[in-house]
Amino acid sequence: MLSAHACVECAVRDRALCSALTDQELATLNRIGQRRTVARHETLIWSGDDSVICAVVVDGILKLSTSTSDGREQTVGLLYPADFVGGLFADRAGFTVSALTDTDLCVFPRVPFEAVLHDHARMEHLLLERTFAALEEARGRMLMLARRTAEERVAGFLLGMADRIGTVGCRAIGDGPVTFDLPLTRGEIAELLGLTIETVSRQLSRLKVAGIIALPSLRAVTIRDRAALEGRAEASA
Amino acid sequence: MLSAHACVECAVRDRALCSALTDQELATLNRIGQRRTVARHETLIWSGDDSVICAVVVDGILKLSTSTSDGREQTVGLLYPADFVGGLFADRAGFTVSALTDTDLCVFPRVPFEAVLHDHARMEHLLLERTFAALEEARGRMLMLARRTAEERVAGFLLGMADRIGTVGCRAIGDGPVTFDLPLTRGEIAELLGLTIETVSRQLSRLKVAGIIALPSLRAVTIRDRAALEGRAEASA
DNA sequence: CGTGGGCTTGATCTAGTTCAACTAACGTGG
DNA sequence: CCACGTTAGTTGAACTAGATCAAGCCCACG
Repeated sequence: MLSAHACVECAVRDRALCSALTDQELATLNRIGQRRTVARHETLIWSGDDSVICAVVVDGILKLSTSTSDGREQTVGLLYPADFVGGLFADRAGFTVSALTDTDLCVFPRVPFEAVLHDHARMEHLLLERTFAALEEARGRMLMLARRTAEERVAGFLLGMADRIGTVGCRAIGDGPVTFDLPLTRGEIAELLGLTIETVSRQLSRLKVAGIIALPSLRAVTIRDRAALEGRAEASA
Repeated sequence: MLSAHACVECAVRDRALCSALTDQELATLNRIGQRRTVARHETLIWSGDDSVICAVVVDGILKLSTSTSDGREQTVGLLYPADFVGGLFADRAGFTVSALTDTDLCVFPRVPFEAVLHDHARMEHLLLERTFAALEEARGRMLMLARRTAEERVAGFLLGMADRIGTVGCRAIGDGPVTFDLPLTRGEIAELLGLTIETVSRQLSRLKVAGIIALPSLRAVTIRDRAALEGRAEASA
């Protein structure tokens, strides 16, 4: 069980599902919830297992993935702070959830969580909104996987990452170079973009040679020319 | 507005969202809903337009699609009777919705529909369940688009279609040959599977030559050896 | 009959994979 | 503090699944 104060100082208190609840109501959730840390590379939920838990990301990044029976793997989504984790209303987990970085979560047993949801229409409504957004995102990813070239995928990925995490020190907008550390290895990027490690590496090299990005260290990326990168991401007609 | 009797004889009354409502409550929806037919190839919603309507499929099949700025297209989902159509809580439509077959719909103006939803928790709950299912389906499709071979995609597609529409006269299970008409052209199949027309055609020919399927007419397919087709759909390790 | 859309089939091309070597960074224990 | 093994990343050469380009085919419909 969570301590009564846990949520007051929670980083995502006002962005996650729980923002639908008053401090009073939150007590109900606290009674069934548990704080937990998942270390990088650890797996929280295995695809095919009984769906016994769900969670909310407090800090860190998770990946959602599936694979074919002969082991080809694909990451089907990333989960960031305030995102909801897990399936509801189904007895088996459809996807594997594992940590890309050390991640803090609020974990709930699924069935009791569904009950809380049932009793709090506003929370259920918020979850519906988020699920719609996730569906839209997934469908956009389908276009990427089916029709975009390797260059477009890598460029688009960098832009997305820059928007997500490159703005922490927020160099505002404009074209000033932005630097950030990728939370994913080349292999993880490849799995997300539906490519191979080699192709991701080659595309990054090409962008570097073209002067559009710099790669100051293995994990860091500097976007030197955002407009050009946008051009590569959407290699227009 | 719909006639008071419209729903009583509705084919999807007990499977669609409205199954969450009593006949009484349905009156509210009827007041804002309209029956409408969309002819094959007609488009109900254009991606990027204001999101003014949503709908429930009563009969027929719709496709959901997007495209890149230079015109590469991808179908991201099919909608069957009882499925919910359209986005909610967003002002612009994210995808184009068009008819693969002549389709009957119950169309609602979006904002009033959201209001009804808001007042009927059970209906909102049902929509949440369906949206979760749609999300899971979309993610499965991502694996297909990113990692499956052309043969696996076509074989899997035929199996899915057979389950959907080949079971109308229901030859039960077993391996008796099943015949059905594809509601999609080769081009539409290609757009759905992330392939080209030629590749789809060639894969169908290969399956025919292998004796796994027959193609009695342009649109009809006979599955002669389901087990073999399943083998091709999941070309294991 | 002829015309056109949907389909098939063949020949060629290419983006991205695969296989293979090599290099850079990192941490561990001597 | 440095050798050393390990893991992540890069780069090159060869290969291939599927795309692209290009005829033809087949039936439906005027």
